[in-house]
Amino acid sequence: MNIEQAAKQLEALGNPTRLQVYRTLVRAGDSGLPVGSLQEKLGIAASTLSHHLHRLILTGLVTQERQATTLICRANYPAMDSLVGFLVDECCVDAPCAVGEGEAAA
Amino acid sequence: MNIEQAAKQLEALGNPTRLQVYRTLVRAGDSGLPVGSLQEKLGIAASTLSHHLHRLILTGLVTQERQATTLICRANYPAMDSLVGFLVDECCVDAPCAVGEGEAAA
DNA sequence: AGGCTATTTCGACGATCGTTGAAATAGCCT
DNA sequence: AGGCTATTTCAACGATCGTCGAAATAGCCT
Repeated sequence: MNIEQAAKQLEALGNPTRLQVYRTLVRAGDSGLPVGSLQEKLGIAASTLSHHLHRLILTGLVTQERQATTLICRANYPAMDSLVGFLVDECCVDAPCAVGEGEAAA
Repeated sequence: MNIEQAAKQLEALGNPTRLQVYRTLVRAGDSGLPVGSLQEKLGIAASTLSHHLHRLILTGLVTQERQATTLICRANYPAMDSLVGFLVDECCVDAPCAVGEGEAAA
């Protein structure tokens, strides 16, 4: 995980609408959610949702799988995991802090 | 931590320059770093840095303390901690994943 | 007070974002 | 083939961003 990639993912999550989309997907778990359901749940224009979804997919945070005419969206857990890892990564290289208590600097 | 706040913080970290600033501060640890040193390290205009720093401070990710004429900047670890917590929070409410293995849903 | 250094504020610029409705496309079903 | 639903692409818009240099301010020191 380089800094450019991390910044792109953070930027992708840094929009309220997109963060909501992402969280909804996270909650939905492995079964995922069709674009249409997502749209209903969030109450935004289909084109807007499609746009945001596209960005989320570009950064690797979300994946899609076709099932007939509907597209199932899923949160990409490992991607988030490694993003969080990056955030905590260099934490406290020479100072104590609450987060990395011995695992980050190991 | 609400979604608006989280989005603001993620957006703040979602700019390569700002993420670099933040990470530099994280590495610097509790002793922090003066604005000037930060500027030298990153090689950007002072006004640009000041602007980014301001955004980071507004979201609560960074704090400043005055020491005579120089301003010491510090990463706010607890803030990052709670942001990461938010990200992992609702993870896998009804599906298994690698990240939250029993702590998030507790 | 006067000067000096550190930092911020101001003003500007092109670039990107976020949103939408309308139109185009994808893929099923009869 | 023809129609139907799901989703994306297009075109557009005002709004915000990221960057900079120049000018203003903050606070110390003599």
